[in-house]
Amino acid sequence: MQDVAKAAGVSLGTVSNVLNHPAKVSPVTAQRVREAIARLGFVRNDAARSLASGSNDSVGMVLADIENSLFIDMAHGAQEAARAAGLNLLLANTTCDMGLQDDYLDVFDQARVTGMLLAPMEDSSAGIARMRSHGRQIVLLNFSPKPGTCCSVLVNNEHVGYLAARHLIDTGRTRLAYVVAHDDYQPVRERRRGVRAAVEEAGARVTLEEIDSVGLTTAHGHLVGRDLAGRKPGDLPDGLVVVADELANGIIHELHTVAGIGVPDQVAVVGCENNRTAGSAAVPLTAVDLPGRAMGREAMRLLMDEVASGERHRHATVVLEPELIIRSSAPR
Amino acid sequence: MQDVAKAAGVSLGTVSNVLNHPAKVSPVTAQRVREAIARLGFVRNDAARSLASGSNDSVGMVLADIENSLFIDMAHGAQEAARAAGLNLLLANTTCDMGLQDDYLDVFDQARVTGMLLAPMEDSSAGIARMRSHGRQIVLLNFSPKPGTCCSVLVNNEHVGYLAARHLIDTGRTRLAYVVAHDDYQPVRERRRGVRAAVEEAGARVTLEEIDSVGLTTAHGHLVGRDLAGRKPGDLPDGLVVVADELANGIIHELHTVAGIGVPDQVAVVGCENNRTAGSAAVPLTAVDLPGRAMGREAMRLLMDEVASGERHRHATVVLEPELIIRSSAPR
DNA sequence: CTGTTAGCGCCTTCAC
DNA sequence: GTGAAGGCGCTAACAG
Repeated sequence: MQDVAKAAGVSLGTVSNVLNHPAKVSPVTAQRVREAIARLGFVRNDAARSLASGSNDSVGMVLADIENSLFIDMAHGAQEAARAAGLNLLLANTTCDMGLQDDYLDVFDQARVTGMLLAPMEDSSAGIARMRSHGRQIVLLNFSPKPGTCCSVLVNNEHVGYLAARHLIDTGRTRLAYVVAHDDYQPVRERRRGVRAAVEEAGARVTLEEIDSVGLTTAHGHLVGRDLAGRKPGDLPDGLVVVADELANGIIHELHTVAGIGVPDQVAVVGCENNRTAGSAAVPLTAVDLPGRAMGREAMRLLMDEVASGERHRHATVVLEPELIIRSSAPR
Repeated sequence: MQDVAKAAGVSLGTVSNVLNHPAKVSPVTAQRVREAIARLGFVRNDAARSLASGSNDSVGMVLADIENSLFIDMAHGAQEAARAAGLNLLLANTTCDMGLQDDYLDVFDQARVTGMLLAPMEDSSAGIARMRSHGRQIVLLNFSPKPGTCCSVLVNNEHVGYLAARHLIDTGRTRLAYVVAHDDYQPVRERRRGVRAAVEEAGARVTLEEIDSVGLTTAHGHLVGRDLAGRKPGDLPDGLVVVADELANGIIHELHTVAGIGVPDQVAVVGCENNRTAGSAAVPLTAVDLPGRAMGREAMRLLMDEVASGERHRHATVVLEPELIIRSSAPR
């Protein structure tokens, strides 16, 4: 920076000013400085900058599974909001590894980022507490925090289950099943409540069973589908609420394509995520859409609010509503 | 850090040593210091650290399209390799926006990262030159650099086209079409060469036409499919090499599901990416797989090699081979 | 509006 | 092993 100052024939402070407070510098001087910067290929050292200023214009986002389009949508939304606020969004992917997640939280903590966004798969109270004890702001996405520990943005997962089941009931299905696994995963339990609520609301004419799919992948879906296909016709559910889209696609494949059990004719299927793949499956999947993008935006907004209000900030939880997307696997 | 030193009853330098050169400190002292760190919740300021030491243990990866599973795979591969080397991989997504891409290059440049990985969609020579002129190491992924400007990891895209066309020819197809758009996109042109090579190799019995799909989305595929479905039977190609998987899925949907033109019976279709969605489509897509993970790993290796060898480094290009994955849309 | 100066928090010689 | 001192590159007062 000294070199730039010399080259432009000004003092070091002036160079700093054209970089950080352009209004304080006369246009011609500023221009001269900018030219010198360009000519010398000067790049301001951000480490020194944030050390001296104590501020930092990036926010870190830690994502449990970049493979999942919900998380990608959240990243998009957060990025939009960050850019609008003049901040850079840095991403880190943990592939559902809590050790890696902790490492990345620490990386961003050490980097003294302006704030952090965390979209985990499991309970991350420990990491959140650690960040907060260091005074670092963090907002949680898609996971309920311990009450009062941080801001969060959630989707109304109970309503996800409700919408899915309700759609099946409204279209005449009476023998429902909730296909599910990973009860340790928060949304899974919440969606169950919604499914049950819809079934109870419908009265005795509608029954509900629960099918354990063990896992959430397409392969697990194949297993469930095969199992279902082996049942006596009378024992077959006529409507499936499937907790994850991939799982649903697997089931449909086995049922419809392999075993010839018509979807949606004999069995209607509703997914609970509306992943990117939902629409292009063998039988396009009716699914409840999770508003990832809006979640990312809201999280960023909450974070900036927290950063701005300092001491007198109160944690908030924003709950966004899901929306049913009707496709062929469970038509209108 | 001063506080930690006081709490542990040692000097500041000792604390620094337990953090950076544990071997230089007696085990008991080190332990005492570590306890103090934990007790006080001390977090080392990375800005100060990299300012003082001049080093930095993160590498930045700039991705053009996090939506595309190839890029996600590259990120995975790079992350594995980075972790193995004790480095943190920071991700940035540009959504194919060159302005954003330049911004992120600058962000990482200013952060003085150890190195950068760039997977762009368009020619990025300017940005690369800028980074290199600042002495920052950068390796390019999935895009040929101007010769001698940086290291790069590519896939043999000509062979991608060749494998696709060759598979169709080997399974008896004789009227091929290459469905394509975005000729400005490097891989698109290279794949064409491979397709042509395979067709020429087969002699006069195999013909090739080219179909312009205008864009690469599912919607564009629908248009192409409709067009094709409207042709007289004799004019219909019996084998399609489609430059992008989404596009292929769109075509198949329109052909097979809507117009009742059997895939693969009447028309076989091969995709050129093997995206995450390829296997779960209406008709599971035969596609040429791009080895994203290995590309990410290789890129990281190249980067570290460059960082290690300093002055006497020579740029290298690693070309990875694609592999045909056979599914129903063009069976064996 | 410009130039000067005192740190930001840590790392790294260097004597002890 | 340990502790004291100088400096990394920049920002934010402050005095001209």
